[in-house]
Amino acid sequence: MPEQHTPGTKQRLVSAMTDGLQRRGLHGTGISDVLREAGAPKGVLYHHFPDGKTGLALASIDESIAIITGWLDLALEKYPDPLEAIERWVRAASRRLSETDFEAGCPLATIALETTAADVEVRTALAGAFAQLRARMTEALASAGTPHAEGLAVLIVATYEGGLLQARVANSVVPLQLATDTLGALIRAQRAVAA
Amino acid sequence: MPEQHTPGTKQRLVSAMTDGLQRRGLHGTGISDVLREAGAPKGVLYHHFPDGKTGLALASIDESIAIITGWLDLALEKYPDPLEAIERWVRAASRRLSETDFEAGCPLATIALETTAADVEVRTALAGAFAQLRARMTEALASAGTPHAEGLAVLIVATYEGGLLQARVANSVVPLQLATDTLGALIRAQRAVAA
DNA sequence: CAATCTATAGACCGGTCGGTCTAGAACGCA
DNA sequence: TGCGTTCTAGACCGACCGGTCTATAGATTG
Repeated sequence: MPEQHTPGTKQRLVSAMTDGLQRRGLHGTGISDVLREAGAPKGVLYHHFPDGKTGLALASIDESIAIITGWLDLALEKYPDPLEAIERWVRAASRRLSETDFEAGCPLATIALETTAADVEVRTALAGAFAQLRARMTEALASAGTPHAEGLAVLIVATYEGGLLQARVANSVVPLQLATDTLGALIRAQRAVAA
Repeated sequence: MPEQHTPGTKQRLVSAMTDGLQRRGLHGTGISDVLREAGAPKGVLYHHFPDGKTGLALASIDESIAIITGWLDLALEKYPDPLEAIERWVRAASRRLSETDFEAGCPLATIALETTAADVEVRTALAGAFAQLRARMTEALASAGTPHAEGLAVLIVATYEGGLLQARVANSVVPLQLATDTLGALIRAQRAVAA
């Protein structure tokens, strides 16, 4: 059975790459940066990831989407109202951003904007990631009886990413918070009417 | 009077840089790429932009924000309902994205995610750009009597950027369209209640 | 205790990066 | 016509990029 029990180094490489993706993006993050942060020599990278930087980036994307949806699932379990759960989930991201001096946004967003359709593998992974995130939200909203669940899911993800972006350049969580609060109010208002 | 009548080369450099920013981002766009696309030799760049790549990027950001707000202003003049004007403006961006094989999104978004707080000049320019865009929308919405105009402006810009991002990786305008339509419906519903 | 496989280690390579420098063409104005 | 300025042109540079290669340490198993 090839590769199974890898405790340290490989994971450290992935984490360092994710950190780089969040802060400077794929092209802005050099292999040597990652290696230095992970405290590992060159050879290790190409041992664990024969496809080099791309392979590492793909692993980082996979891990990121698992973590992000994991957090969302956790919130959805904890709060019966999916809208409240999602709001808590966004608020946690907002906290993470401000705690890192407005550097650590969404690792998927940056790489999404840096790649072209020619980067097939990366694009496919990202498309799957966002689709999965939206599907999870749609399901939660729909099962709570919210109408237009699919539209709301896309809108919420957009608000999340677009809000993070604005918060980042403004060096303030206010834009993200304001966008989320406004959207929440709109959805609740409509819910009240429908009831 | 220093530099006034520059018809060709300088503008071509800026346009080529903007194109690169949209497709591959700041770090993903090499100086030589820009030069090749603009059909200009090295020396020209450093003659017009002594600060090199950064100077060119700043000029590109300035031009981009002028174009983007220009289009918005045009739509706001044409359509009396600011909400409709903004929707048309988003739809135009959506068209541009699909016409370029889902490569040409917002040139400001990518660079926003690639830079850190340490890139003071770029960040300041971007912060100003987004603030200006929001201000213009807030003003239009408020003067039409829409409540929570400021919150809506942040939300709309977030939907725009987040929708573009999702559309890009999905190779389809559907996410952007769906997000915009859903948001439009929510705002109109609230408007109907308030009336 | 060899043999083997996995993982660590870093010297090394060609290519490209952003940036500098010198030379000359084109144009303005006396 | 001569002179200065603006702009074009591209050779050139050191630094760094992602990636390859060989050597070896550590663990596993006969």
